[in-house]
Amino acid sequence: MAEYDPQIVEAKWQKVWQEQNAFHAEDNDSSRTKYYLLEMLPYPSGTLHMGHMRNYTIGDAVARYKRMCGFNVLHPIGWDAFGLPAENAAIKRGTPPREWTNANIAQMKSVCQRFGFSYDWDREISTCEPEYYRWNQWFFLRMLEKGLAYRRRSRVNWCSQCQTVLANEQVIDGFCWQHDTTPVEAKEIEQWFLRITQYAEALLEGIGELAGGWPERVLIQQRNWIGKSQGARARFDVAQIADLSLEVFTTRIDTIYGVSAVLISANHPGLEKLLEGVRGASGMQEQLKSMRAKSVRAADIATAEKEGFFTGRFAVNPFSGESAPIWVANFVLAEYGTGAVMCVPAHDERDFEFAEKYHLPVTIAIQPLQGTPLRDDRMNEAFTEYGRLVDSGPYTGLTSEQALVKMADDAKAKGFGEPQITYRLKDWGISRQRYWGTPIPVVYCEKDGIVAVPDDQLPVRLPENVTLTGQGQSPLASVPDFVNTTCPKCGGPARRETDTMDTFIDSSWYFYRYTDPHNDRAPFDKEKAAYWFQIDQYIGGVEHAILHLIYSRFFCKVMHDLGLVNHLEPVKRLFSQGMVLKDGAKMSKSKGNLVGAIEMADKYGCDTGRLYTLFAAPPEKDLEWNEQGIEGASRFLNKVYRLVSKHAGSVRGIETDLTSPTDLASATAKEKILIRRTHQTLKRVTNDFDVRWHFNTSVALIMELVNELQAQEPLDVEVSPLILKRVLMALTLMISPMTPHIAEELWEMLGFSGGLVQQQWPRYREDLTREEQVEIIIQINGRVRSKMLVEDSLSEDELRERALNDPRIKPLIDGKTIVKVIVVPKKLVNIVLK
RNA sequence: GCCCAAGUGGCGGAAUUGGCAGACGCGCUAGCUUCAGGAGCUAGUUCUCGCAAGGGAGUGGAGGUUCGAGUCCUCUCUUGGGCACCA
Repeated sequence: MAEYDPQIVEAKWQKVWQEQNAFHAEDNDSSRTKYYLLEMLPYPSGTLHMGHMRNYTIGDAVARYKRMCGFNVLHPIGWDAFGLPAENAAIKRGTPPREWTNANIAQMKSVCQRFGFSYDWDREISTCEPEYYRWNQWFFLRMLEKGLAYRRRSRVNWCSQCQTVLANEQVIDGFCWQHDTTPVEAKEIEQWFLRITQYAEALLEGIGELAGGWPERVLIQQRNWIGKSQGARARFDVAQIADLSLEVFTTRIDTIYGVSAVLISANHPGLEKLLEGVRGASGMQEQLKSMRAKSVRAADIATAEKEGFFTGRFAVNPFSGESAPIWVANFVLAEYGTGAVMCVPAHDERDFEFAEKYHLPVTIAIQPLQGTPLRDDRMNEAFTEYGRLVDSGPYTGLTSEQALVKMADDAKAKGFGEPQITYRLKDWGISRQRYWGTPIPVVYCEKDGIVAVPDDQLPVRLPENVTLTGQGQSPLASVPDFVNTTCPKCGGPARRETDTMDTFIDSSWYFYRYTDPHNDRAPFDKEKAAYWFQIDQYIGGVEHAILHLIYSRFFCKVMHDLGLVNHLEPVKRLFSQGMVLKDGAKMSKSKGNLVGAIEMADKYGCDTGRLYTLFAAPPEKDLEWNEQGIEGASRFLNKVYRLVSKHAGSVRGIETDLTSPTDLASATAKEKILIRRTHQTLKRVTNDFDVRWHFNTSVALIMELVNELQAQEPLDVEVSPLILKRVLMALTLMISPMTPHIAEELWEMLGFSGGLVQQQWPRYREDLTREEQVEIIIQINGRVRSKMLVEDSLSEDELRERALNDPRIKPLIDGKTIVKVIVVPKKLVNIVLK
């Protein structure tokens, strides 16, 4: 008997699949229901690590299962090929980004093929190819036309040593990654933005449509990210400056009688005017400079020690008429709300902390509805809940809920404010001062200003052979051939935009390109996209819960408004797969904790690797990687191989298929066990694939079936070859989505030719899953005291009677008072004693 | 700091709708078998008291709801992810 050699088996079947082009998806196949299954496109870092492996194994198992269920499955892959790492590699090693990237793609593609992932390689895309990125440019131009793309000044991380812009990742504890003694500064430059905020409400509404198909946690995170808040704007006039006022946004206008100060951002546009003529203003400029120069990362700002200074100016509280000092505070964001907030220490935690540090008064404006009233000399934390207003002029006595409405309305009536909805979502800054990305297709003409590159001149090609230093301005600015051009409008001299686009643009619409990957007249054909969309199932890491998935949804809505698609959400169902951790942290190149898939393939074979990945944990759960359990997967496949090859000789000649009827009545006892176990396993594995997506339990169930088969050896006694063949067929088909190579081999051993990719998923029969008897547990006061085997059909009364007369139960309840007896049919009887 | 998750044996995990906690696998222990391979087979393996039968405890921690809680509620601790220029 031949031993199972995964390397030989896997190479053999991969060749067959390749020759058959087995996984090509046909457009507009009207005979079958389409199923678009997609895993998030990888960044070609060069190593296909266990995080990818897990993602693709899950996807592939589902793709193969769906094909077996009769769907026309689109299962594509491509490469998110632009981005920072290629540029870093170029700086470090001098390898041109394209060369580095393409070598990585080739490497990772070969690993994907080696693992037998059933992709339609005819549809492979790479975002760094002009054929792809010209459509990024095309989309940008459409957005420019619609006023969705615009330019404004905005802050970036700046290293004064490198004289260059740093990505957040390149900022380590506030210092440049290359110069760990140079603190990163913030610098304001002109940048391109996409007006995603215009779609804030639509993005929020769409969440309703996604409920049910997307994980709840992702939707919650997106809703919070968009951060709609119903609040009010109120204008505080600045004392002594007639034409200057500060607008604050607050969600707690009910607390306004507790204002101790007005806090404004160091980047507030009115600051300059505010400080004019103030004594000591020059000293303040120093402080402002240092506050403005801090890192622009939100997490850094939020965790920084609260700092501020008094501007010397006062503002008038429009409700109370009292004056409040105006402070600059580092935790007030210029980008959110109005860039100014009212400081109410008694009812806001951050304000309380700020007031403690700078000894601002704490004035109570809200008292709790119940419990001990607050005293302003006894507060050691803010009271942030709703309550009843006190010392609030005409509003005293109202509840917070009442006051929120009335005060906002009054502000509007009196002309110093109004109710307002604000979103936390900010416009999407897409300019990158980098080389390896999509050139932004505009030119700057002295005469005509900003001029869009016309469609027929796309793509604006990224020049090759550019020397990257990691220093100074955008690398493209030092390529004269690129920069110097003519204005499409007037024909005069013009300069090209030298910034490139955020790579999130590439990944915001790539899944449409798969439906029509070679189209050179449009990003995709509308008909083709209409056939395949929406994506039936998207699978990817939970770390993409917000950014990628919000940008994609935004793009879809813009495309809808451009008339390119007729749906509003690109992804019907999302599966958020858990991360693969190593040493307690996400496996990623930047953390240097990668474990490659190829090593595992060499050592154990790909099917073993696939099986173990699925078996190790349910797919939504984070998985700390170690290879401790992989032997188990390897042993199991060997066991199955031995089992099938042992019996192949006696069953391979038998003609049968799984749809022919099975007669339980004439079966032997052994056959009954095997038939029932097989159908029970089929039922639960089908449920795992269709509903639960818990492949770890599928594997466990199939292992149990194999154990049962072994326990029933010898299988050529009291088991007809026909029954045995059917059991082995079902077993082979069940493992095939997870371990496709060995399954093909076993299928062939069972006497079939033509491969099993086209085979149908086996159906279970409910009547064949049922056992004749069920086990009922008997509890006393919730503790198991006995068990009994009874007929399935027993009534509640009969169950109660039998339980009370159970020989182990009787002595325990003798002489005690039975309070009640709870009977759960087919499960348990619980006797409650006093 | 803010938002979102997750915590069950020595380890990965199971318990699908509130109903036997620890399926399946790894590891370990003992035995068998084989001629030495990272093989196969059998039995055992949460902790604890006990020779045993059997009892008690137990799902990060503290409370609560319930006949019954890993599962529901409140608080809390720890770990992981995201925080807009890593992708």
